[in-house]
Amino acid sequence: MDNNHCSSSTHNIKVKMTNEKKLQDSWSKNRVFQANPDEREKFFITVPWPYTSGPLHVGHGRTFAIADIIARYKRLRGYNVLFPIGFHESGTPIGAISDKIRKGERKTLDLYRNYISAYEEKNNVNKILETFVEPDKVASYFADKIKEDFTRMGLSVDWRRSFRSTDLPYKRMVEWQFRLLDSQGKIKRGRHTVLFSPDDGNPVGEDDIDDGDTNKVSIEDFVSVLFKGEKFSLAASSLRPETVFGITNLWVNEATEYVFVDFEGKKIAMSEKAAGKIKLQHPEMIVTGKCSAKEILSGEYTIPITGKKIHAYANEHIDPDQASGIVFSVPGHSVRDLQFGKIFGHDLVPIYLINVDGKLSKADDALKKHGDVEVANSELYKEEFYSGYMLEHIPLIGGMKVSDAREKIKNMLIEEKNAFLFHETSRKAKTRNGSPVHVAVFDNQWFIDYLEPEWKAATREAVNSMRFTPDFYRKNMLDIVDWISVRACARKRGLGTPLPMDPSWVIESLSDSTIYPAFYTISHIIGNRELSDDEFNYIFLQDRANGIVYPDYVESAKKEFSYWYGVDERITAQPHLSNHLIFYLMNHTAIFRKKYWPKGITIAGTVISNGAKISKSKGNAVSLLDIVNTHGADLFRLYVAVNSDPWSTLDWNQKDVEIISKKYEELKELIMNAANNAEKPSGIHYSIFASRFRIHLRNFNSEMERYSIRNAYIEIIYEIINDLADLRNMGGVPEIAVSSILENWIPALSCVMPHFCEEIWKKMGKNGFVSNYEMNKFEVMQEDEKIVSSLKYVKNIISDVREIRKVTGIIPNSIEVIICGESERADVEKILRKDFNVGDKKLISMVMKSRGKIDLEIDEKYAMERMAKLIETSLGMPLEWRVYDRIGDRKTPLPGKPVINLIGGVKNADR
RNA sequence: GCGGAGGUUGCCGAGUCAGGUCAAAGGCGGCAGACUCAAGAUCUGCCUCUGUAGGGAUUCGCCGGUUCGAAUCCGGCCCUCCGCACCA
Repeated sequence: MDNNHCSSSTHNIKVKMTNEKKLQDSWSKNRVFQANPDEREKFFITVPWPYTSGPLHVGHGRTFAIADIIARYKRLRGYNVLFPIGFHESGTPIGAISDKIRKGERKTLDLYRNYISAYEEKNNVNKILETFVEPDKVASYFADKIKEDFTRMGLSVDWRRSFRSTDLPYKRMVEWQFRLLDSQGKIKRGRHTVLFSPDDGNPVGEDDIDDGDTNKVSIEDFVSVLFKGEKFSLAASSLRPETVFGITNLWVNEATEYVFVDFEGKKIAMSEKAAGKIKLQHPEMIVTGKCSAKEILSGEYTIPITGKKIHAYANEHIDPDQASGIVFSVPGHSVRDLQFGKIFGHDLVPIYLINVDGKLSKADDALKKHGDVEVANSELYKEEFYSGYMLEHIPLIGGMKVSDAREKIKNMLIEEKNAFLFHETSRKAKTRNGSPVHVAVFDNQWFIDYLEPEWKAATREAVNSMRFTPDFYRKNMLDIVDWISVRACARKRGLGTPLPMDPSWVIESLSDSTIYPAFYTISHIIGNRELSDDEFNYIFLQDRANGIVYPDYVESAKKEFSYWYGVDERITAQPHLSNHLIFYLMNHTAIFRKKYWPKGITIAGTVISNGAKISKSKGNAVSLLDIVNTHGADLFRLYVAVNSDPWSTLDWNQKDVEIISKKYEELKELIMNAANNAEKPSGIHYSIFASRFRIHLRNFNSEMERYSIRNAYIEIIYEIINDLADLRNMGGVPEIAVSSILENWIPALSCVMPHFCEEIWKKMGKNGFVSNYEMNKFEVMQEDEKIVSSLKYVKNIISDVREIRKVTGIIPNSIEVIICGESERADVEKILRKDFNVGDKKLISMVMKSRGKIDLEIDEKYAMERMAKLIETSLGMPLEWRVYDRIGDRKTPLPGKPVINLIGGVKNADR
């Protein structure tokens, strides 16, 4: 499996790979992570449940590893920690996968055969694949496998509480939730546009669209304006209806098939393709006959509102497959139209309508400025939209902001039946099986109306009172609260819970997963029972219906809920901010009492692979299973912990894997040897090491409280390894030093490398599991700070000696250190207080000059008495030190800045 | 455009909230030395420039300001990345 750390060293004793599976079994057998209410303070941590359409990748692994490291840390600090995981099966993608497998689609079959092969014996693969024609089988297969993967990662999860979003007891809760929201007046119906596949007869999502994940498709609202001719009208489309006052002509593509369509009893012309699409938005618009481009080109047309008469010109660049396939031309404000005029030899006189920053905005100028037609066009569009004003003389909209003018003209034209909306995709899109994607309009779409001001106010209150890591996301979230409007909450297909108000709809998959963490608190108690609304009201809202005696399981569910709820920390990825997390927060504030509102959110950064963004289409997704198989869970977790803080980008790459893997092997070997060591440490270097360790441990704790996992583990791993290097230079033996700190070190390390630490814990003869060990309250001793600052002082002397040696080229026989005496010290203090009444006047200028270097805190005598030997060992030469004598010494030491003399020796000829 | 984050010494990446102890952690990489027949691994030192005594000069996107003192505070500018929806 793995040969990359086996080959790394030849003489090093190879530490055998920890049998992680064995330890996981033992945790599970002993119910180490099953959490039940008790007298301790609780800590409830969650991660959004994984979607069960396939195996997990490194990104999931990271988020869950972060959550687990925090969960384990909190246990260490004495909290009763609940970390549950369920599975999300709602939504359309799983069904789509089954469809494709049923249809025998090659790509999907290969992909899923591949996925299954990672878990199964060769001859079982096809058998399992065949069952995937049932969506439920896909979901349950991957739910099981994901659970296995998580277990293999060493996650400290209470699996008793796991459930799936398609389980009946949970669906009952979703129904309860929606009836409750409905009774609060938050559920509405209305008009809604969706991306739609006419071939499949279904709305399509990002996952259904070819390249949908990398090249997003959005919906643009064209306005198709009717230009009245003698026999019929033309529907000419634009995103900029406010420019009707600047129209000079119409563009028509001669090579295109045009048709007549009936609109409100009027005969209107549009491209044949357009007629096909508009049916999805206006089913009443029926094709009534063919129409030739020639016919269109021969007519004269009237611009609505202005009444001006214009002509249509031929232009083969007009795309018949965009909106109505006829375009109105505004050469004053469209660089494209301006160019077309030149190309086709029409002398179009631009009419200017818009000021930007008090200056007339002209397509001509934009073209000169940007050079490229397309760039100039889109720059002009943005500029005019965001900072443009209509010129004062224009009727109806004179002086208005362009964005407001656009709304006004659009609404007016539509009201007067002189235009209709033509929704179009932002780019040409196909589904993954090649059917076209168009825009359809649903008239009776169900919504959750998030606009209600009191609801938003409550959510703002929640956001302000909770913890965000990193904190800047709080502001981000407040903006999202302002921005959220209505959310389509049901769809016509996919797995999930039927909408209780109208079971022909299925509740949309993000909307069914907003308050589900509450269900973790009771799922193991209620089992397969389907609770009534009444019982949910009692458990979650403490709302007792008159005279009802609830069964025991309801009573104990209520107790569990009130002990555990409020989610203390939710770890999730950044893209969830404006969808899942806002619904999560809003639904909690709508349903629960304040004390049960969420208390913390940590936003995990993106995971990239070898410096590149991970995407399905690039095929650079790394499977979590592969990683754990190859490197083991502990190494993966260490990588996650040490390579970046939770909220920054994590790059998963081979080079860093190797570096960390090497460090990890060294660390394991060191600890193994230390665990076997029987020798007691004695000597100053060991007490220095112990003092430094206590300080590292204190810093570790304070970093972990902030979830700065990276800093915490640099402090508790790398810093200690560096300390050991110092220790060795001072003549100490690392194993002996380490053996004295294992009792506290192993628990701290166990959050990231639980398997190895659990094994060592046992080897150390400890009872119980390090995984639920409660770390002693320990304190950094006063002495520790003193020792560490002394060490810093001594190290400064060492580097000063080196520097003098380097600069002078002298290689001395010995070193003399003269430290500041009590009376000079008192004088220095006086001088620093601006009291210049001191005996030695030359001290004044010295002190003022090197103010920054003076350290009044350090006890130099203490340091030299204990650590002078260390200087000798490090420099490899004898040292003498004494206190300054005013009569005999030429140079004067300052506090924290001793005089160093190199004694004897020769000048290095090389210099 | 709106909103958010960021630009640090060869590279990655801390430090910026709480200004001095910051020529600036750590890692990678490079150079030199120790060990070794050799290579690798490991260890030690060095890696802005400069200096025959621990010093000096110039650096933290650019320009200006506040301050005895700015990578850190304030103002302006340039550049990069992310989100802007009904998709899990």
